[in-house]
Amino acid sequence: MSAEPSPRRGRGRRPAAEVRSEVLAAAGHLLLTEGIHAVTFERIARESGASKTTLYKWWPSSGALAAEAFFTRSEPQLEFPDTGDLRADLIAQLTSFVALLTDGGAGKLISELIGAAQTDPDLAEAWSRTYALPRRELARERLQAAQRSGQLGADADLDIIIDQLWGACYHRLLVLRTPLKDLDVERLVTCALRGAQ
Amino acid sequence: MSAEPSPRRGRGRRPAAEVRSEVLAAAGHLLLTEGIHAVTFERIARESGASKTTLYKWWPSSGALAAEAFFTRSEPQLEFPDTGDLRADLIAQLTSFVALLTDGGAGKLISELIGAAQTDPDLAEAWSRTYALPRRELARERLQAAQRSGQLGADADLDIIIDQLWGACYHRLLVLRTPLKDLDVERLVTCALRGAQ
Amino acid sequence: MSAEPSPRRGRGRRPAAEVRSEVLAAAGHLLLTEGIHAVTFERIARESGASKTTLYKWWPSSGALAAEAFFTRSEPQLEFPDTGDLRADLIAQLTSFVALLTDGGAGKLISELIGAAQTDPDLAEAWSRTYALPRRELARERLQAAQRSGQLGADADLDIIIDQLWGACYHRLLVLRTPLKDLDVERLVTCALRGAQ
Amino acid sequence: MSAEPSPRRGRGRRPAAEVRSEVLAAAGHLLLTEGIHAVTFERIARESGASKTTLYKWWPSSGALAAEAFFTRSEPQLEFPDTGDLRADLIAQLTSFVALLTDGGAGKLISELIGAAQTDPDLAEAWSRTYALPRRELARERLQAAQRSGQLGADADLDIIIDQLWGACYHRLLVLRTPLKDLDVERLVTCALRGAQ
DNA sequence: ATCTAATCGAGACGGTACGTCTCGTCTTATG
DNA sequence: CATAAGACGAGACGTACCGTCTCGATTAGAT
Repeated sequence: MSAEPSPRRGRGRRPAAEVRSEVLAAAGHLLLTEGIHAVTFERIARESGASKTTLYKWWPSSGALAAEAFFTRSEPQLEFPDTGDLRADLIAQLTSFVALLTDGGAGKLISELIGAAQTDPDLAEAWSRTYALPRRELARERLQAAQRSGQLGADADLDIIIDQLWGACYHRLLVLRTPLKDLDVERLVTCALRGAQ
Repeated sequence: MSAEPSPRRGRGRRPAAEVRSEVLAAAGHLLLTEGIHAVTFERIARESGASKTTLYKWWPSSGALAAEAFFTRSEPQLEFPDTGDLRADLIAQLTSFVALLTDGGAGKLISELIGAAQTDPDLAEAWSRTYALPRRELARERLQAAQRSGQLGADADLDIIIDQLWGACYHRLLVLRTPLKDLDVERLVTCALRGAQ
Repeated sequence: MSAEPSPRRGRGRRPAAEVRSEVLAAAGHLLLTEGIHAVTFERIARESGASKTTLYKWWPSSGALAAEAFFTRSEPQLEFPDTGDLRADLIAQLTSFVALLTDGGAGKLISELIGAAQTDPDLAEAWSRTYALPRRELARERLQAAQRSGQLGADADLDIIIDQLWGACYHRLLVLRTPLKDLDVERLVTCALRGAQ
Repeated sequence: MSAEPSPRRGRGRRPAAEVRSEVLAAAGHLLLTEGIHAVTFERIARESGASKTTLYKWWPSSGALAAEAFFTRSEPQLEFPDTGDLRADLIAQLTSFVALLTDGGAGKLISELIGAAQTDPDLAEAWSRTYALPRRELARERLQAAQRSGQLGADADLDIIIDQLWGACYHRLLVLRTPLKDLDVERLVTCALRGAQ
């Protein structure tokens, strides 16, 4: 009995789950080591042992595959803890987000993924559904809780707060391409909350 | 006096200016009608009459060519008028920016360009140098004038204001991909200025 | 049962045999009408409907492709009949060879192919294997039969006879580039046989 | 007064002779070190310091330039000494010819030149005029002298003798591409002279 | 000795082929 | 029948050379 899970048994059929995991592993490895331009159906097929036919059957575009590989690798933290102190919670969230983009080295990955999403509808859909929109929803729920507790005015525009906070980060990451570490997160949160009335 | 500027005299050399303008015209047309993925050296050469050699000599990447074609077509408005009323000026600027991204149809173009810039350093450089950084500088100057006139506190963080205002727009355009027309520009400006103290 | 062998069904795969025959037909046509310099992978792909990828997969160089197209077109006569009269057989062979080079119009083709073979190892190999060496072997066998029947001395150097006879033709064709029709084949054979002892 | 003949004085005009010799030197060097495919107008211009304009003005094709460079480098021995012994003289000539083609390393050069001549009329003309036809004429004169001295029959076909002797060598060099060192020159000459009556 | 006309270098230009890569579709053979 | 293997048409990549051309710098020959 072989310890090797996939002895590469030629042509025939293999369990779907096994194929999927090997495909995602190969795609993730390519994404991390060479960037999104290396994530092509061609190379993933070559390096995962799967056939192109299979890849085209399961993923609508190589970008969508890259996105799924990214989420499989680094399950993004989607919790938004509520310590009761809104300002502290926002600062904690944004600080860890900025840290992810800078220190974690995920900055390049995320900007490449968002960049590719601008011309790949399937990647865009996967990104919005799996990451961007859920994250905004969590933030919105935290802000709504703050409204209920009176830390935030009842008529504050929650979407504007979210756009201001995260948009400021993305602005530097994607548009200006200036270093994110210069961003003063505490002051940013202070301004946003003060402005929200 | 010859009315015909370019009688296409076969092989030899043509004036550089003439070639450049035809190349940029072809690239701009491709960019507008088919999107950035149609802007390849191959097609630009075919449709402009220029040779690939020439294109490679003058532009470092097809993305950089697309950027230059974009700026040549729609000379982006880089003025930032000062009427004395900061809030009105910011609203005017952001409103016309949002209108450009939505009604003008430039939204898709700009998001594709920024998207491609994430993996094309030459395009990124052209975009930052020609558009993003000058625009931020103009905004910063307007805010500094407001500080001098007392409409804005002397210790306000100008970069944060800019990141909040424009970042909010880009956040919806690039990351959330939600409709920009839902963005309440007046309220956004109000929040940002109030928050800046 | 479909009567139409090739309805050009777009992108996917086509039977290899069909592709091969169309490629060789296109290459042969180019070779005959425009010479060996027109036989490029680029043009063959364009005019046969095959893709360059396919051509590079099957043929090591455009010269090798040209050689195969040549042999497919004009299956060269490689028989060497034995009527019992060596002198008559050699004269018949050389006469038809010279006729092929002059009247047949194949002279230019063959000289171009041999010419290109001097810098294209793959073409050289194809030419030697398919044509030159088999032809020499047939001639050698005919001469050996003549040795057994006593028409040729047992210690005659067969390779020298062959080099003298065919070499004389190629000398005029390739090196001197003088008209081949001035060559007196009967006298050439007479001299060679008399000289061979 | 400078001892250096060509201090590369920028753009303007240079003495024709100086340019010519540098061009031929560069072409010869390319021909010897990289083969005839490296002899392009482009590279010769780059490496000789001459401009393409100048090259196109003086040489009809790159092949013709290669031929002239070849003849300039290795002034081919065109003498055909007459010691009074025809057989010895022919053996001497052919032996040195075969040695040139094999040991001298000129075999590859000469076969490449003759090969290129099959599709380059200018190279063919230069080759015939400068080398092939004069050489044949010298051989013919030597054979005529042999006829006068009675060593060769008066009605021998001199062209056939020449075609047989040199053609045998070229046959192996160009057509069969088999090693020339296996050729028994003495026996070849014996056969040719005996056959010539 | 001065001017003028020819000639050179440098290299841009449109064209074409190279050999490689990825794409998305398709066929075949294996299990 | 789902899979692996991979052939196929399409077309972009970046490079090399072709032959034609403009341009400015230089020199040689005529004044």
